[in-house]
Amino acid sequence: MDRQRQFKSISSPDVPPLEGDKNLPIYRRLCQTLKSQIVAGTLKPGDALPAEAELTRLYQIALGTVRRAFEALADEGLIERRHGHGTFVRRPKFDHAMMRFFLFRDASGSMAEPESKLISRTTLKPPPALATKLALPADAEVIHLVRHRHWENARRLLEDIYVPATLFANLLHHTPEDIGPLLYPAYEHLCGQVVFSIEEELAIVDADAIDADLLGLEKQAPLISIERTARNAAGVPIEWRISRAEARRFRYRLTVSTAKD
Amino acid sequence: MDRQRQFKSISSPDVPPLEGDKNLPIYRRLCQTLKSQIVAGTLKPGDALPAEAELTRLYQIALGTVRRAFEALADEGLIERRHGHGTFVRRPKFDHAMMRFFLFRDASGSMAEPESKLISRTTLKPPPALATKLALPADAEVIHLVRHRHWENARRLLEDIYVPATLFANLLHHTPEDIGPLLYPAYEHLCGQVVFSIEEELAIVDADAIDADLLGLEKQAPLISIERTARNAAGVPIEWRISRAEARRFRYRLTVSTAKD
DNA sequence: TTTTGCAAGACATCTATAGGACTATAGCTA
DNA sequence: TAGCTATAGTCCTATAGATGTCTTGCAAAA
Repeated sequence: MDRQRQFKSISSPDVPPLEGDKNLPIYRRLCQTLKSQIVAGTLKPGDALPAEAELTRLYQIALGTVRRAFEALADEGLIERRHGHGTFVRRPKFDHAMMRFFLFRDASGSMAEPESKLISRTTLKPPPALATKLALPADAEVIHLVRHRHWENARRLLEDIYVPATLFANLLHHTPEDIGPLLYPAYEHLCGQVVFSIEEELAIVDADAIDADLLGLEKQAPLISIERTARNAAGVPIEWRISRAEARRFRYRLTVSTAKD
Repeated sequence: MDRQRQFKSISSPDVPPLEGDKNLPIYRRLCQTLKSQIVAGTLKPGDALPAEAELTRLYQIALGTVRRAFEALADEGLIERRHGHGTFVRRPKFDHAMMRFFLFRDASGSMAEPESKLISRTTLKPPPALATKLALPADAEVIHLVRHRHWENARRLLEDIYVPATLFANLLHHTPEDIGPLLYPAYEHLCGQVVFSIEEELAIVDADAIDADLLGLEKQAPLISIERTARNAAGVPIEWRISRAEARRFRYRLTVSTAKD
């Protein structure tokens, strides 16, 4: 009876078999299996995962093993556990990621949402350096977005954003109003792409004539340049951007623990 | 027999009782107990913790409970587990923490160790802002170190470092040679203080006349200013410093995952 | 209609046990 | 001496089950 149920469950189309090498720990294989479903979009942000007890039945493994897998995924930030309620795919929120870098001197004290202006959307064949950064073949196309952000009644931040055209074609088929002021939610809603982690490189550079003019600075004023690669949960790059702003407004706070060395 | 051993073990002077509220989870209380010993220095970096099985005997708890506590401490970075070998107090290494921020354009490609010059050591009563940053009472004293770092044959980094005088008195009683080029190892060896995490705030500022001169820049050249608070494993601040260097040499790479939001 | 109480479902903690796998070492063998 | 083997110590994986705690929703009571 038990065996029959086991066989039926595992072979059911909704229950993918455990991924990975047979002699890998079971909890790792389960981990990998669930992660794949999240990356593939079978499990979307907000979706509930099967209950712990359910998974013990589906895969005929012990509760502790399921819990180890869940704990690992929760540590990674892919899922969220709610006591007494369930386990859910987490929606990463980077809403104000870029804003971490700057001081907002708002008279009222509270930070006003910076205004977002989409200047242009074009498709192009990426130069080799860019194709490398997005891990794309040389003949792939990318979409190039130019965006300006304003706050305190002035243009403060210039952004050039590049995404693979195949994944993000929908960005060209919607109005800027549909896209809205925040890109990452738009990536998810319009293109089904979820940004999970970002890597940034900061440097101080001299403003060129164009940027200086746009930002209302003298030429060669110091700018903070922020290059960002954004990746999905599988670690595949899905966006590369370079942002520039007045260096003297730059301020960044970070914590370094030895945990991650 | 078993009970007798239990009683003997727990009441033995080497085995501190579990800390924390009785109705807290046992694994948390064990976690806290071990952490206290690490912070207090009863367990020093490199020391082996009691084996898992040993702790199950000492506290009469299950193996899984001990392992949960160990896993939590390992996640925090306080301990290090070595399969088949044991579990050890971790020595945090920040050796080149400051160097993360800069590009080293060394002709040979490899990074040369920057030279470290201790310019002065003085004791002073901290101004209120500094006392606050170090969480010290107003009447406490601090030691002020001035240090310059050189690389590529030039003075590149200016540092003002402040530590509580009571904890760090030994810094005044040793020669700069004893202290050596790296401060954090000296903190540990000479003063028994272990830096576990740091918090930094970066900003671009104009060089004042003195700094510009020391760094060989024109006045008001952009500098990167890095303010750092260093804390021990208990989260108590044990050092505050402010470092300045030429902004155009600044370059910093960081990764942001959504895990910690 | 509103509030209270209860039960079901789900995650959290803890115990107990049984092997498996890795590391270091002591002692043996060639 | 060099290399192998056995062994003890330690951490790692997995199982099974008992009990606690939290959330939700529904039904009964006010």
